[in-house]
Amino acid sequence: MEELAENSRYQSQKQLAIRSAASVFAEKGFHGASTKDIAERMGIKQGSLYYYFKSKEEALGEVCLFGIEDYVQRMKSIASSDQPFEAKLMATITSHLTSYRERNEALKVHNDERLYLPEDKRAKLKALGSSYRQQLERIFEEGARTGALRDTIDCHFAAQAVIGMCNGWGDIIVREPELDLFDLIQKCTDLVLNGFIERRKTRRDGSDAVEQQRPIKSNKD
Amino acid sequence: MEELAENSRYQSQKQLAIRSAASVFAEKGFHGASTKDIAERMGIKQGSLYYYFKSKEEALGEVCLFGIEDYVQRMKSIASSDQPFEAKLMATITSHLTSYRERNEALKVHNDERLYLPEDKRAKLKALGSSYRQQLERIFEEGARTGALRDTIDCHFAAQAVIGMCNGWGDIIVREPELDLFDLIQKCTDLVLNGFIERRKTRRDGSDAVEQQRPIKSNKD
DNA sequence: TGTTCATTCTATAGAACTATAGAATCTCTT
DNA sequence: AAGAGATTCTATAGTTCTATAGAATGAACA
Repeated sequence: MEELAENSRYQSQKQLAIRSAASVFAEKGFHGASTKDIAERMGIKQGSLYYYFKSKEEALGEVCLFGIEDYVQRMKSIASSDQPFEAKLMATITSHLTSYRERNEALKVHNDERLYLPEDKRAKLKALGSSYRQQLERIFEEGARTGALRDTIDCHFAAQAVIGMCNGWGDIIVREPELDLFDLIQKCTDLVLNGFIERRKTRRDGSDAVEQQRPIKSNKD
Repeated sequence: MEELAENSRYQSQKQLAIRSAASVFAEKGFHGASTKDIAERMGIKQGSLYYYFKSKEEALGEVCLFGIEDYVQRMKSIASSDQPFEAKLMATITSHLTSYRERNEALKVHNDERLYLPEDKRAKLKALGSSYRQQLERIFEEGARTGALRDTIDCHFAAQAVIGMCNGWGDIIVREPELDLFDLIQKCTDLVLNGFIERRKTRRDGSDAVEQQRPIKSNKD
């Protein structure tokens, strides 16, 4: 028997199965997708899919985990880095938005479909999501402590707002592959830091690297 | 025969059917919900539901329309009012967030499930959604023109960001009925206007009505 | 009270879908 | 080349669901 290599046939087919499931779930939703759809997308027959998943529900669980796990991992390394607040914020937004491109729709599936998992299968996802939010909250708390942010800020609100805004863009990113992520990241960061209001002086350090705004081109809704 | 009164039995039962469908679709998703679920929630048998809807898909269409139509209507009256920019922005956010409370989950269904409608049935929703976004864009354009906002602002980005953020909160509002909407509206408006960053002087007119921030209490995810 | 139309019910055809069992095929290793 | 184990296939039991047809009940009114 082959050693437990990461690239045994089983491992690579399993990975393909997860990505195929992510793609189909993202397109049709958990209940709208059939195991036949998933199997077809990965090039095998419906019954064979059960060699990789005990059930359709388990497939959803693995897709959600795949979608969120390294996204949380990246947050951990951002939060524990010693960058200043503004850099951490931009890194967070960058990480969040680029995940929608890289993770093959699995993060979107996590956001939209995870509630269809039974409570016990959702526990781990819940823990990961909470951990993400809490670390982002702590980044804001630190920002307020060091004077980068107003000290009246509600850090729970701030974290939820940033996550919500990024998820909103995530839907659009998945639907519009041509969208300029770099530009979007700049604008989101700028919004969270400065808002849209006119002001005399921009930043205490005088930098205005995040200040330009130009239209995003887009046709679809 | 009864005149076409708005409160004929048919009309009120139809309204109940739409609300029941909204509730079930919000909870289980379009494909996860069965016509039996919907009928049971409104207190009739599965087959009887077809007296009110030609198909399950048509039910989804009507729920989505119900969810979005007066929300767009309210935007129209906000946009055409002669309030200053900041008041319009807050009115928009207020209208958006309170819709999640009032419309009995139908707006959430519109957001999450409308893509499962066929192209032709989605056309009207698309037009309404675009109209909403465009009017919000024009509010931002006006704000930039009158000097309330930086004139470098990307109004398409701004509109999408506000809509996305409100939708993100919408998910939470639907799940957490005890959440303090008034507080949330203030904080969202403040974020969009001012961002989170520390600054010396807050607003040109010196007012700081939208400045306080206190924690939102919340237990669920 | 009997008639008419509106509303709801029962029953079911027909389709789709999940999950399992066991056979077939493929890929190593020896 | 044969054997062993891994992977995929075929076939299907059993369930659930949508939509329709026709019967039954309810409400308004002549």
